[in-house]
Parts: sequence; C-alpha cells; structure tokens
Amino acid sequence: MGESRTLWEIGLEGCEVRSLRSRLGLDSGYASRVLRSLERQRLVRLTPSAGDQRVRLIRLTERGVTERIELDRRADEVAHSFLDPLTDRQRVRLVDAMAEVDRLLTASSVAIDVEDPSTSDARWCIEQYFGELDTRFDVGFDSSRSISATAEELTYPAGLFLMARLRGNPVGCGALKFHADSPTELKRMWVAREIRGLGVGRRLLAELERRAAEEGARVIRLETNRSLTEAIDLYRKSGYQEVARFNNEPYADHWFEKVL
Amino acid sequence: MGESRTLWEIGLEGCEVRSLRSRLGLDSGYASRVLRSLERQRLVRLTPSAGDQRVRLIRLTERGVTERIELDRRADEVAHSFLDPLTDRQRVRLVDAMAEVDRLLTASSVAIDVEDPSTSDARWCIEQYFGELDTRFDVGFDSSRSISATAEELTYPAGLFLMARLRGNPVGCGALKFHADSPTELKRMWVAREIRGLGVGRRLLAELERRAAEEGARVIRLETNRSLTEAIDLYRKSGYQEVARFNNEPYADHWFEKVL
DNA sequence: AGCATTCTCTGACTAAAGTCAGAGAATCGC
DNA sequence: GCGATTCTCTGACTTTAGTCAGAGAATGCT
Repeated sequence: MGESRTLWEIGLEGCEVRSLRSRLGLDSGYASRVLRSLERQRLVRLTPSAGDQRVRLIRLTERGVTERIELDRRADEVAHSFLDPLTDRQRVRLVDAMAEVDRLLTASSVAIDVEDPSTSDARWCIEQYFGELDTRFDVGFDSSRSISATAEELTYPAGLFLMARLRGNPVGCGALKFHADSPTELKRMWVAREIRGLGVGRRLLAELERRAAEEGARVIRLETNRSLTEAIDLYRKSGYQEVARFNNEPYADHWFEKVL
Repeated sequence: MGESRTLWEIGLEGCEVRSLRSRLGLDSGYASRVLRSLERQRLVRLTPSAGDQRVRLIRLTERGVTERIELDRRADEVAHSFLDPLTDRQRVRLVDAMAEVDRLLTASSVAIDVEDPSTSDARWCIEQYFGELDTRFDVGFDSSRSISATAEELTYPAGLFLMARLRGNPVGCGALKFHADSPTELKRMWVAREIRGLGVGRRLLAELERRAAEEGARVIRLETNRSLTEAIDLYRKSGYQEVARFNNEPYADHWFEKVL
C-alpha cells in the first residue's frame, strides 16, 4: 500500500510533513490519515516544528527504521529473483540495458520552455552556472566584471530565457539577448551535471536558434572560456564557427558565430 | 479502467468468456459485470456457444473494433510523446535497450521443473520436438524407428522429465534415462523457437546434469543428428566430448559424453 | 492589531477494482 | 439416469486510494 511508499520517502533523517506531502503529491487530508496510521503502528513519531508551530516534523521510530530496512530487503529480494536465473553476462546486460532505458527516459522527460528569468528557479540556475564558472575558470568568476545579462535584458522582447525542467525541477537554462543593430547573443547556457550527456544542451541550443530565427535573427553569436570544453564541442558540432573577438568580455577566450 | 484492457484482450476474432477470464485472471462475478458494462456500451456482443450452452462467446461489435483501434492509437501517442524529444540515434538506442530488457526478463521468467512426462503439456512439447526433427532431418523423422524414451522410461526412478515454462506455457523440455549398468542418457532436449538464444537450453542441460549427479550418475551421454547445430554447439561448450557410436540410433550422426 | 495565508486535521464522501457465497442452467462421467 | 462438475450470473460486501469542504491554530504582512 501507499504507506510503505510514504515510510520510505520519509527517509532516515525525518522531514517536515509539508515537504513530504508535496514530494508525494498527497492531499492534505489523505496525508494526515496515512501518517496517523503509521503513528498508530508506532513506525513514526510526529512532533511540532521548533520554528513554526503549524508545521509538523516526522521521524521514523526505531521500529520504523527496522520496517524500512525490511522494505529495502524485500525489494532486493524481488530484484534477485529476476537476476537469479540469469548468467553473469546476462545480468550485466540486463543492468546495462535498464540503466540505458532509464537514462533515455530521463532525457525524454526533460521539458524546455520560455520562463521568466527573475523567478527564484531561474535565479537558482544562473547561480549554479556562475558557481560552475567560478570553479572551472583559472581566475575564478565574478559576475560583476562580466558583460551583463540581467533579468530585464533576458525578458521578451529584449531577449528570452529558456529553462529545462526534469519533473518540475530546474536542470538547465539558456538565454538570448536581441540587438537592433547587431547579431543576437547567446548567454547563460548551463546544464546540471547530473543530466549531462543526455542531449539537453543540444536541445536548448536548437530551441534558442529556432526562437532567434522566429524573431528575425540571421546570425547568433557567443563568447566562451577555453575551460568549457563540452560547450565548445557542442557549438562546433552545431555549426558555429570561431570568429574574431567581437566584444571585450574579460572571461572569454573564444568567440563563435552561426549563420541561421 | 480494466474495461479497456478487457476490450483489448478479446481480440478482433472474439473468444470464449471463460478463456478471456482465465487469461486476465478475473473473478467470474467481476468478469460478468465488466462484460455486461461493455455490452451496455454496445462495444461487444455476447452469444451462447454453439457446442456448449453454458459457455458464452464474446465478439467486438463494429463500435468495439473502432474503440479498440482508438485505444491502440492512444497507446501509440504515449509512445511518441516519449520518443519525440529524442534524436534519431537516441530513439534507436531506447528501442534497442527496451527490447534487450524485455528479452532478458523473458529469459528470467522461464521456470524449469520436473514434471510428469505423460501430461498433455509434456506430450505437446515432445510432439513439437518430433515435428522439428521431421523438418530438419534430410530423411524426416519417424519416432517409432528411433530408440524409445516413453513416458514410463522418463518417470522417476527410471528417468526424469524437465519442463521449461514461460508464464505457465510450456516452452522447452529435456529428459534423462537412468541405467543400472551404463551411463545416464540425455533425451528430448527441445526449446521453443520463440525463446531460443535466451540460455534456456543451457539451463535445462545444467539442471539435468545436476539431477543426474544427484542420482549418482558419473557420466552422461547422448546421440544427436548433424543438422542440430545449435544443440551440438551447446553440448561442446558445456564440456561434452565426441565419442564413438555407443548405440544404433538410426537418426544419429554424433555421440557425445561428459564426465560429471 | 487585524486580516490573509499556511499548515494540519476531521468528517463525509467517492470511484475503481475487486472478493465471496450462492444459485441456476448445461454438460460430463459412469 | 443422476450426481458431480462447469460456466455464468447476482447481490452483498471490501479494500485501496483517494477527493472535498470546512475548521482551528499559528504565522506573515502591513
């Protein structure tokens, strides 16, 4: 039943009831009853949160932890009952094929859409992007020294901001800055490390190009740092040609452009 | 709901209600209500069977066929929604990986057990085996000219009969004939064409050897025809050595034996 | 301070997918 | 011919997994 799933989702550290509810997508009334039933079985303990008296914290009791371990064990048993009749080679092939299916279904679940660059999710993406630049550039990265791409500059009609989401969670972004008298600029291309290699960067780039073309852009250009090798590979494979420096971005080593 | 599943399982040719029920594993009362609901929607027509007035035949009406096609279309749509965001290469990889998972899970669902060689399922397997020999041997195959391996000879303690089943359906067999003064003989190795290449032959052979050893056999031997190349490969790979003719089976070209 | 909002809980209700027992009609086995 | 079995149907009941409306307490906003 759903109680097992809930027990499992609580985790060994416990959590707030509201976060549990939103993670499992449960109705508040339903969640309340499920948790009370777990409490009656002495599998969990509910306590009011210290900070906010409305919020309830839920933790597994010792019995709850035992039960959770038992659930894991039974899941393992099912897995073994599938693997048991197979040879070692077949097991490896099964595990590999399932991982491949999982990867590709994950890839296909990533949705890309225009979003407002000023939302907290969008700002979170951009922070991740800056953080990654800071660790990868030899000299670190300070966004105030770099050419600007503010939320206003990336909001239509000045520009646009694309976000990639996996089951609701932001996992990538990319943006355009339109200019009246010069080519459209590509900015803020970032893909979360966990889902790299699934073609999300390629999809973001293709979608940005499609939308740039829709806005009448003939040429897209961008600058990038030599440490961002995957990005540079992607640009080259997507038809971008290296061109002479066209701006004075202090962190850039390469300038690319593509005629749409 | 389950009605769609039922509608789909009826098939375009219709079927008997009892076979539908056993295929879907439905309770008779529940099935009755589901089918009546489909009948009320004019998706199926129920008629008494000509032969047996207890049995009811179910057929899709024209509306039912349309509905079934619509169900297929919607399933296709879901499949497309998964494939749409992927590149052609990713699609090929997804389809391949899913087929691999399916193959390996099928392999792992095959259960091998000792069964009575006189049941109709066992006789069916042996007929399939004879049928295959008849088409593959240059001179055809007439079991009455071949060395016997009757149900009695393959029943413990004279011998034993293993059957491989996939979700209840027989898909392979293999047998042993024990002898007081000569090596145990291996007979009736057959695997249904649909599930070849999944390692079922190898498992049957390993299980026969294990049980032979359990009965105290030190050596297993067998004869086979040159046209049965997969079987010969399997025997060689499993450690069987070709030996001189040890019986006068008219259909045999090769004689093998393995010391356990 | 006071109104809106958030979080949780309770009670009432619902839909889907069954299970179970028993009955009636037809057929089988001897 | 007749008792046992098979097939189907009906009515009563259950379980699972919820939804919905509203209430109460705590907190946030201004």
